[in-house]
Amino acid sequence: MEPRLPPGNGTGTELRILLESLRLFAHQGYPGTSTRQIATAVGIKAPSLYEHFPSKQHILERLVLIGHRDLLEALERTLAECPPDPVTRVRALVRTHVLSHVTYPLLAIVTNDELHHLTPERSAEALELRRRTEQLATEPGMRGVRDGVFDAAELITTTAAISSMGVRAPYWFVPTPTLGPEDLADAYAELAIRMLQPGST
Amino acid sequence: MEPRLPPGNGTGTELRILLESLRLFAHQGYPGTSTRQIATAVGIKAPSLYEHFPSKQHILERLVLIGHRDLLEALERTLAECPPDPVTRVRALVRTHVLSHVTYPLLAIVTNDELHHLTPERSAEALELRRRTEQLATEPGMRGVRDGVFDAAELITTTAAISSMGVRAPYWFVPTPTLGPEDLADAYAELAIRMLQPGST
DNA sequence: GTCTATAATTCGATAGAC
DNA sequence: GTCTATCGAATTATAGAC
Repeated sequence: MEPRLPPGNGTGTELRILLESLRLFAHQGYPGTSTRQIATAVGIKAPSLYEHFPSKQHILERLVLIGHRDLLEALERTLAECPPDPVTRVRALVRTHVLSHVTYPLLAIVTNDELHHLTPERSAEALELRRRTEQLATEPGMRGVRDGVFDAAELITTTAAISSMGVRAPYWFVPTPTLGPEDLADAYAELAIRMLQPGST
Repeated sequence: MEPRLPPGNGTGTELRILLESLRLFAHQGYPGTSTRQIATAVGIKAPSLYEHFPSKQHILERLVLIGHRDLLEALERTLAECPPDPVTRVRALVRTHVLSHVTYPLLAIVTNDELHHLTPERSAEALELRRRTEQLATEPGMRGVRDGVFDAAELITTTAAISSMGVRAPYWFVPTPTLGPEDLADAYAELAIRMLQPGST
């Protein structure tokens, strides 16, 4: 799979370092990837990396920040343009969550799986972004329950389940002519609503 | 978190090596864990490990096999004791899937996340177990659609979503007095049925 | 079955030339 | 900004004593 990053995150050699690191970290993990591997993939020698990043950890830090920022900003834009009724908001939220994860699948994987390899000092900012993202993402569900639109007696488990769908998507989803990213996002949004609403059984 | 393994998977020092490796692999990943760390956690020196396992990879191989076998056998037992109607079978399947994942959370994490660090030769058996597990787990859903009990026009995405709930559970679930493993399993089984059945909307 | 000692390699990172 | 050369430490694994 060719690595991708949201626009506006570097140019030239710096960007290529980020892209190849993204690909290698996603497939081999952060500790399993050497600076020599990254350099070879970029087409330079290992010491040249340190002209663009102070250390291997700083590369991971950048990727993790890009991933967390991209998701948070996408969710913020979604909610800002969305009418207030909880069903519409949850649908839009799930759609954006899924689309963000499958549009940049390697970034989502690295952001989620490799964050804990950062020192506390360098993961603090990402963790704060994650906290705000979770707060944003859970609010429409809570409002829906308060308004009586959603019947979820155990909103926490249902919220976790809905989130899990999107988080796992990058690990298996491969777009096909009959099931593209938008189709998956629509399908998962529909499933989320079914989960939150009382069944007919 | 204290590491746990299903009964009957070793004794004495060999078992302690497996348990400490499980804990370390889950938290730091396979490449991020050194044989010295494992040995220190067990209370021996690194070379003594090789009296019990031929290499570090063989430790991971054992853990991954234990994880895949435990899930497959649990699902087989569940289906064997289950009446034929699809709703009951899917409920039971999801319950067992979730319970297996939250009963041995570190094992589930290592089994899923670190499998790819094995050479193809040593991961072949685990991959075969996984293939059979997926076949087993998807059959009741397919049968339900064929019988007209489930409305899932896109069974593949729904099956992936249901599986994602259980796979992600070990990463966040902490049992509490009001939400134990059985409660989570029941809740997720109910969500699975809601996903598979047509909503009232 | 555990130890000390060590081999052989690889790691992240730096020095200094160009 | 890239290179060659290299440092110091850490890696997996082995040899051989007890």
